[in-house]
Amino acid sequence: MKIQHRSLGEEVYRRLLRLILDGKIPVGKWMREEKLCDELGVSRTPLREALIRLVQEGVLEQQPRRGCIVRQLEQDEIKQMMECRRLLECMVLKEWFNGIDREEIKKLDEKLRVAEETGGETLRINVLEADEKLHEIIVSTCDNHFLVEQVRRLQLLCRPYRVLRCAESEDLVAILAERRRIINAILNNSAEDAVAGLSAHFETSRKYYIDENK
Amino acid sequence: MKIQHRSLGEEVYRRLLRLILDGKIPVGKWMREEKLCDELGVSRTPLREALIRLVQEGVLEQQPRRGCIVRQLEQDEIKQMMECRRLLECMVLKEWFNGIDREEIKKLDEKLRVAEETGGETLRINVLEADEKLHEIIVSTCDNHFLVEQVRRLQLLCRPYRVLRCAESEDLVAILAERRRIINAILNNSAEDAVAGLSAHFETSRKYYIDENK
DNA sequence: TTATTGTATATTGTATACAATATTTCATAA
DNA sequence: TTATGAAATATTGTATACAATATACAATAA
Repeated sequence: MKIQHRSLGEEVYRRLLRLILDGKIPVGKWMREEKLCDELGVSRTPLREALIRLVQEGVLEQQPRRGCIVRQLEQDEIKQMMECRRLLECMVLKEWFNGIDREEIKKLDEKLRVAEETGGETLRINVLEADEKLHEIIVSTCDNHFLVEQVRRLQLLCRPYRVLRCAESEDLVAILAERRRIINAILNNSAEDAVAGLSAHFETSRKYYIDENK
Repeated sequence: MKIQHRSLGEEVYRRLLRLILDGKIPVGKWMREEKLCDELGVSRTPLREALIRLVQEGVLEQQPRRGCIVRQLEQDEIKQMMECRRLLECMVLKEWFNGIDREEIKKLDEKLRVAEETGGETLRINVLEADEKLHEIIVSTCDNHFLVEQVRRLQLLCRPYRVLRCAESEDLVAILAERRRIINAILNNSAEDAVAGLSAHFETSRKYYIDENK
């Protein structure tokens, strides 16, 4: 077994995290050690190291003597998680409002404008991407390492539950309007309006986070 | 080796965490695996499980092929951590202000009053305890699991750096006045003043968190 | 002396064997 | 048929052996 600069445990941790966040390993699935060892080509020691890390992150849930499963958040927990994100991200936006990268916001604005004209499936994909991008711009403004880490961690934990179910184009239009409100408020240097917009965005985006059980 | 309900790994994790938070294992110390195994009477596997958990928590720092050391935060990092706590705890106090347990606050107030009359070393100890208690009352008001978890985690990370260096009694008097401002504001239902008081408290308490290197 | 390099030792990283427990299977009885 | 329970199997938890690397130390040369 070749030894690398990054340990196998770390490597496996990253790979498993990616697989879970992308939904390749679905929520509620048992993480059978031997099976994963075969698939990843490592022994149980580094695999278990990765599992422990993921448990500590809150991505997996450990049941004594039964193993780890991909954490299945209850509807109520998802709600709390989104509420926590709303509070934290709004706070970041408010406190670091002056430092926000206006150029990036302008780029995002332009991209959305183009997507809007194109419409169709492209639009839907762009709306999803723009959403991630907007949250990323906001959090990256914050220079407090600890706060950034906490916000990012919550963003990760949300990922497996995120589904954009806007079959109707009215939804897309409404979502776009919401984004534009935030973007415009930022470009107009209106912190209060931007925060209010972001807060409202979290309120409405709740319905796009579903419980797999339902 | 007797098997318990809680796994050895978990048990070792808790014991090490306690030792570190209480300063029994000082900041900057190398966590030599074999030595710790001997002291705790376990093999390397559960010990390493505990170390990995502590690394993921940010309590330890891992250096590839060299092992884990108790994380030694820079002065700047401590500052950031305290700033993060200030933002989060002030937010909690503001958002959950109505839910705060006034009875507990009154008890705390009474205890401080008694300690103040006693003075001396008792006073110093009580001031320290009261500080912990106040922060605990505030965070326990919050019913958002994720937010509580994050605030508590930061409080833990702070612990090893906390030193109350008030040789002069004027310091104690000033600190007491600060506490009383918060307590009174809460009892008078003045959210704004309570938040302002808590914020100020974080500002002044900065100097009681020292960098071991200095 | 001081710097450098090779060797011995210490220490972490990984694989594997064994122990303890959970789950499944299947035979038997009501 | 269905329920029960014991044996077989699967799976996690722990200990240990070995591999890979880092550190310490001694020998040698400048």
